[in-house]
Amino acid sequence: MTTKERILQGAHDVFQRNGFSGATMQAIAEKSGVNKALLHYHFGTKTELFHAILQQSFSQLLPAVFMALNSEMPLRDKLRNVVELYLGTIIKNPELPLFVISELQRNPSFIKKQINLRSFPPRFVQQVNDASARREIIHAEPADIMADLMGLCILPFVARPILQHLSGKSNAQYKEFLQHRVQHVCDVLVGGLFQVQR
Amino acid sequence: MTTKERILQGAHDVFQRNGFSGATMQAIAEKSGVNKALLHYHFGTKTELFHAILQQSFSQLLPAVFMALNSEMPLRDKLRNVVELYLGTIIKNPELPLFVISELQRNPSFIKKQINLRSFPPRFVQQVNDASARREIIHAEPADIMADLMGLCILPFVARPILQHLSGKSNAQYKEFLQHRVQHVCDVLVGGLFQVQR
DNA sequence: GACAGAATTGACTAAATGGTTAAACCATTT
DNA sequence: AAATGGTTTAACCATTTAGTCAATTCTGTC
Repeated sequence: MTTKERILQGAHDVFQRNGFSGATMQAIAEKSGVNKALLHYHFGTKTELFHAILQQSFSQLLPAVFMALNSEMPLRDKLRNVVELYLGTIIKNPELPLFVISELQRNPSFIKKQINLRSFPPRFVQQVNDASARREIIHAEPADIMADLMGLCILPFVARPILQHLSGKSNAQYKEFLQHRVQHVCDVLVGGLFQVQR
Repeated sequence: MTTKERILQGAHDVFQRNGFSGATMQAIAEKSGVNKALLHYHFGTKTELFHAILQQSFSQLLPAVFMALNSEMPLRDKLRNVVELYLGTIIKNPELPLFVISELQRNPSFIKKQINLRSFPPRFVQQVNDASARREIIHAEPADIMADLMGLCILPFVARPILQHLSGKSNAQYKEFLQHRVQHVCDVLVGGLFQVQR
């Protein structure tokens, strides 16, 4: 593992836990086991180092989902597929969503400058609009379904402290809860969109 | 408006926009139009002032929802009711959810010490468990439905920058999108939980 | 109007923080 | 083994920041 990678790893940990303002170069240096000046030698400024981390974090979170959303699969299966993929990613890195969301909220310009996703995947948009027009799903637009999907997936992670407290679950129980969530989210999402006529 | 209230107002704005670490006492003083030393005179330390704001913010967000969840209403109507109430609150204060969620994540101990909600409202728990046992809704526990509800509601606010960017909406269009969301969330949530047998 | 206590301020301090720099270190080439 | 160029470090600097304090102003009471 090269020094640069060790620093990126340390920066990732510290930024993710504390956010941009809460993180200090000293803390990152210690976490990485190198001298503070080395951070500047390799990455210039705190902001540049942070942007490297934010970029990397973001690209862990959405691009794979977008690829899946752009596949040929029928909408119903696609949604199940994406939920599994998305939740799988998040379970492996539970602090990722809140980090990305918080920091993008405070660096909105970063989105336009650094993120190369320009719009929802065209095939997904097509499918949703078609299905909505044909009444196969309830009236909805792509942004709705994207919001549903993301919201249902990330909430138990971003709001874990409060949700775990209120449900009185132990850590182990909460982990189990998260496992079951995959199925639950699929059921609610697919079942809520593809409603039978009553 | 008393000085103490002016300070609380300024602190609310600054903390909400920048988080605990990103906020400075100087910025709060300027926003409130008072001398920095006055903040310490009235509130002691930055941490204490912050806790006052976090407490107040949190209590804007959940207690009303919990009261509604504890009413006598049948579950189906109750869910619609709570979604309207919750989304109504958030639309009036769109930065509240992300602020509370981020800061609780970094102050988990705050929940046990300062927040007097100890568990989900008993009537809600009862209803969910009954309905789940009787197969009126899909298999789910209260924490699931709470997570669904919160996730569906808050996502378009906490992830607004990215979602608005990807959907290519103007500010006005996004506002309209948020308006329609109330109906959409109700449909997905109620429709997804109360599924007919197929 | 004098007094007392609370409210408010400007000037200050000590610690922390992002960033710089000159020197030391190390591997590779000649 | 000397030279070279990239890497790493300790010491340092300027600025920012939370917090303090003595002095001043304000407000109500006698």
